[in-house]
Amino acid sequence: MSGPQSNIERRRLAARAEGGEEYQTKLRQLVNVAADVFKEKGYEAATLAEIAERFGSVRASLYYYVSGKEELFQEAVRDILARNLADAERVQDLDLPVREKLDKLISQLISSYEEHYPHMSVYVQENMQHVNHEPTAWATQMVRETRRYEKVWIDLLQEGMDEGVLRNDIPVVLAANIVFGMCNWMHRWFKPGAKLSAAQVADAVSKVFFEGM
Amino acid sequence: MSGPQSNIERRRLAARAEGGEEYQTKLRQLVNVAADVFKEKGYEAATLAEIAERFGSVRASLYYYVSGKEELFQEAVRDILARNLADAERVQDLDLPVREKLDKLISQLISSYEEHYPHMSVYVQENMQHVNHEPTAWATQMVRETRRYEKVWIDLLQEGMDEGVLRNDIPVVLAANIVFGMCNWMHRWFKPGAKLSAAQVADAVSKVFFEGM
DNA sequence: ACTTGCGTCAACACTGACGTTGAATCACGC
DNA sequence: GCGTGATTCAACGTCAGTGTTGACGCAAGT
Repeated sequence: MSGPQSNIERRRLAARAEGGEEYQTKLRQLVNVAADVFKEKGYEAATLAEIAERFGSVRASLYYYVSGKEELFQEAVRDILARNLADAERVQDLDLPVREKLDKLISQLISSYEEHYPHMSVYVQENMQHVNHEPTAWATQMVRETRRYEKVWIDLLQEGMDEGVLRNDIPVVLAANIVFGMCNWMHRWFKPGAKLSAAQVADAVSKVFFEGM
Repeated sequence: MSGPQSNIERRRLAARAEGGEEYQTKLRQLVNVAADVFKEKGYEAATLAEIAERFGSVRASLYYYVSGKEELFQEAVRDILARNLADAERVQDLDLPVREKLDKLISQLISSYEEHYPHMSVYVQENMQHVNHEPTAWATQMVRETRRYEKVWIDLLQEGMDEGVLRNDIPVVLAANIVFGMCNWMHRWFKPGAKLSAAQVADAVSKVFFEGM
């Protein structure tokens, strides 16, 4: 029903619809800058002014690319979840021993900290904070997909315990939280290109987890 | 130099100096409520209005107890770090095998999620976010103590590796981040009184870590 | 009954951040 | 040179949240 309200909004939508080469590029750059700031300051504390400054521009110009702060955030984490979920479910359906499937899950999760830096960290850092209690369609989908993602892990862990591949004296949910912790704590310290590669981390986590479990 | 600026500030300082029984109690209750809200919404998104409401009062009344939001936060996490650090350094100086010292560190850290709930979660969740780049005395002390705390772990881990008690094919810093992850991820899921006790968690983490390392 | 001081409250002022506007600037085909 | 659309800008209006104010109810002591 309600078309574009503001002038800048109309022009943004036009530019976006047309899909100009350079426009797309700048948009992606902007989102990357925003992700940096979100990671450093956290979503709430991050200001559009600072994002604009690092982008080499001024706050008002951002609205030529995005509708506001929230959209900037959603763009930053948009694909992360969908991708990780798809990857995880693909692994689940493979015809492999449970142990190897879990191993793949671990290295996939850890790689995404390197491949999608810093977006992945932002997702992990902020996810539940301002998504959890907002009833927007986007928020509920985030929550639902996160649940599904976790379910893949839990199902595989349970399977491993049943088969005797993993120790079963630890509640499966607790085991899951322990692995998640090992992996997701990366958002606090991991920086791509700094001594440790994702592959090294994945290798170490894999060792500790499987020999420990 | 500068005495109390505002009226309410003078009265707050008076009340605090006098140290009335009931005053202290209400202050603690207030800080607890604030910690709850900080944990749920995050520091930035939390509002004094909501804190006051849950406290059963109104925003302005809070200033009779604290100088503002920041102090409320500092009160909430004030003792956590100092205590954990002291505990850790005490363990370090014990005359025990490395393995048992590390085991104690783990269970101490995990217990504090139960004992100081939700303050501990708030500390872990927020710590670096708005402390890291602020040059206040309190912030720098937080950072310094956190460093010292981590150093205790790393030194012990290194010692364990040197002695051959722990595997040494994983960089010590990485090993530390893996344990921290297992423990500190609790801030995302742990609730005291809900099925899993801290003791159970500590037991599981301890098993996984030591058998994995 | 009268003071005293604690805890509370409704209301105001200030600040920072957001979203928007209308015009200025720039690139570029004609 | 000139129009045309893309991109940027300084400036404005608005709003939520914070800190402050001055006064009010009220229980306790005298």
